[in-house]
Amino acid sequence: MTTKDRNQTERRILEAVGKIVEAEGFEAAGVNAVASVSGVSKVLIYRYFGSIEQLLAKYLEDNDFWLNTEFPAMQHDNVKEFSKAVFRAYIDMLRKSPALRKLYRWELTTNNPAIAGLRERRERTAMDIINAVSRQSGQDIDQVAGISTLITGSVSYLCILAENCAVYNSLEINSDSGWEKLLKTIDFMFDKIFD
Amino acid sequence: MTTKDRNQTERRILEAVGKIVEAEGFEAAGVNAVASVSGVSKVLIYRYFGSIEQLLAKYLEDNDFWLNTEFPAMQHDNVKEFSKAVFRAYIDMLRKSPALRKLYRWELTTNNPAIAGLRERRERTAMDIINAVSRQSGQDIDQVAGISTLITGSVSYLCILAENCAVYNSLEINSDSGWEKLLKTIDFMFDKIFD
DNA sequence: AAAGTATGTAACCTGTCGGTAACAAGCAAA
DNA sequence: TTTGCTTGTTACCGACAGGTTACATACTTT
Repeated sequence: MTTKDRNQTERRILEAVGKIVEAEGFEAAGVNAVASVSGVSKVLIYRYFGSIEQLLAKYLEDNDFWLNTEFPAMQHDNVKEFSKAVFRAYIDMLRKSPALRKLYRWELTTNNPAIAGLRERRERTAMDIINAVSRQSGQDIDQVAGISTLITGSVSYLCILAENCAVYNSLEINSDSGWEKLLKTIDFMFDKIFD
Repeated sequence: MTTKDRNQTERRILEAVGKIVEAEGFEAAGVNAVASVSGVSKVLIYRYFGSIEQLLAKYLEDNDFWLNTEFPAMQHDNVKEFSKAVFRAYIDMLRKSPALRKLYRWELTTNNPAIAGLRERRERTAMDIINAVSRQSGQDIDQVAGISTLITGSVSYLCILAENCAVYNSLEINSDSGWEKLLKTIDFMFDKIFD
């Protein structure tokens, strides 16, 4: 880079992180890889971001990695539909975003301050929804949390797995048709539970 | 090793793989690590096993990584209890075995012949059970597969996650109490579904 | 114009990885 | 005893990782 423009350089570096993360995951986003993909000397990575950890933290911060989806207001009489919509959105989000899948995968093998922060935020957001659903539906909160955990947990797992594996319990987790089947099961469950 | 005993050496190497896998996972089981933990020259790893891939394949083969649990025979009138028992066993298995958790984690980031083989076997075993439950209960097979996927998927996810994270949706996934809550939810679900 | 500072690069250092070559020591068969 | 095979070790190789030093080039301020 002959152009002397710090802002642009920082942007290039962050974009390179994005490319690497989406293609190969956070594990592959090392100094040398980021330097070569961005076409910027690695010295500048240290100079402008301090370390790889801080660079990745900045990347996570920039790409607001959490439910920013808008939901319909929950009323006493639409708890069931609201719940279905939440999980539908969760599935869409994960299936659409390679970076998010890579983040969830990384989280399973790593523990650092940035990840801990994301976990706390996720925990708060999720528990807000779970609390609201419990209040509106009259269901025991542990039960609601349990159901929610079964769904988001397996969805997270399957979305990560799908990058290396096409079928799980006969479900085609790589194709829309497989996920429609799973959505039907989730709807079925809610119909049985919220009677 | 001054004792010249090929069998013993091979055993030492495989034991070292086990130690490393349980403590740090398959990703950490490289030639150098195995050599230093086993106290054996790495040359012998190549000589006796060919490559790391083959060594790990042998390790997987030796440690029969799949449901060897015995279940009560399923009858028409105990499908519900049978199902609960299957998932209870699945949870116990994963929670007890660090190596199995590491295998499931490794599976999310890797694709190789050994893993593909394990997946096929798991798929067959799981579908056998799902088919049987569907037949005995009269439930649609996609529905049974879906429910099964929700449970085993989230259990797999949570067991892996628990090594780095204590709480998920207010559930203490590191302690028995958290898992008892989840088991209660699973039982609740089956009670609602198999009416 | 001169001095100082921000931005950039090339080259190098140390450590570790997977992998191999060369050699030493034991054992077994001729 | 000598020949040959198995089992073992040491030392090395090239590739690449993270990280730093030293230096060149441009822009700003006085």
